[in-house]
Amino acid sequence: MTKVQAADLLRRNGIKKTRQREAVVRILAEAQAPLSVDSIHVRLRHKDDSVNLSTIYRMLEVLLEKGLVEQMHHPLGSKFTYVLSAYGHSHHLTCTRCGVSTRMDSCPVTTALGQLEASHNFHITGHRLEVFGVCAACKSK
Amino acid sequence: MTKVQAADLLRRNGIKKTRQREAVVRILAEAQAPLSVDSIHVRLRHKDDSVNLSTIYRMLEVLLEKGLVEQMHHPLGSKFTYVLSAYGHSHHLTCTRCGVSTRMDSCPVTTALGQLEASHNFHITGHRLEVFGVCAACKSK
DNA sequence: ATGTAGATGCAAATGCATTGCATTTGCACT
DNA sequence: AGTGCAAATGCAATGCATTTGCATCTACAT
Ligand SMILES: [Mn+2]
Ligand SMILES: [Mn+2]
Ligand SMILES: [Zn+2]
Ligand SMILES: [Zn+2]
Repeated sequence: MTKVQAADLLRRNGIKKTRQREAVVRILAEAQAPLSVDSIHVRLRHKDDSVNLSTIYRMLEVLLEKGLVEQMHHPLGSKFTYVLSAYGHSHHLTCTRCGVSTRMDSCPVTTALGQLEASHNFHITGHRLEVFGVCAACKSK
Repeated sequence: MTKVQAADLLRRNGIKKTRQREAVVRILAEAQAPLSVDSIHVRLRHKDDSVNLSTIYRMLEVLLEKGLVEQMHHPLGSKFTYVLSAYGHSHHLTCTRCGVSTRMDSCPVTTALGQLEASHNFHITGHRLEVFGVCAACKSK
């Protein structure tokens, strides 16, 4: 995602444009998996485009309210992680050996949940699914 | 679960039996939903069978290693919660209004994941699913 | 009954996330 | 372009959940 595209995303959603916010959005856009606040922080430093940790937290709070990111727990550790929801609702396969997450292309529960809804007299508004296992790379060791 | 049943569970799994451990196991057994460490602590105090917080944390670590409890994140807040896995693999519907969780009787993803496994060259060993929505009680308000 | 490995309680430490406050900055309006 | 002000930022302090070090106690094998 270019600087311009990032700036557009912000403006379209009525979020004031700053160097820090552009930078964070671009990191999220480049990522292929959910990122922790800390790893966003590290990636920014590495790019010499450093942003204070609090600022990142506050920025993600804003993106969350606007529905622009999805927040989830890291399946192993105990941090929150974030993905641009522009990428759409998604789930991940997480390797319990190496910790790497890869995105699944589809959601394996949507249909099943439809049925569930009726039987439980519960209005379903969302769900989270995480799948664990051993990735191809770790299997071959 | 009686004191004796709790003691049995511990002995069968080679876990040294103490007043504290019996008490924690019994609380988990009585619970109909995942409990946070803190809520276990509170319930124990209320029963005049108080156990130190660290002890509860350490005990759950042991139960986790032995596979006797499942650990998950509280779907809303940011604490871990625990359920006896004697109750079997399970998922919960969580109300985003009142926070109450109710157990689903079956797992809506097992079959779907079987197919997934082949297509991703990923050996699946487990999964977590949380479903959100509005419960019957909150709907009628 | 005794010895010992392991369990407990308490306090301090850690890790992640949030908040208060002084300063800076974006941006709407001249 | 210049000005004003609300909102954003950095930094330090704080909050809350969880973990750890250590002295003491206890279960249980012998
Ligand atoms: Mn889904
Ligand atoms: Mn399941
Ligand atoms: Zn792996
Ligand atoms: Zn409810």
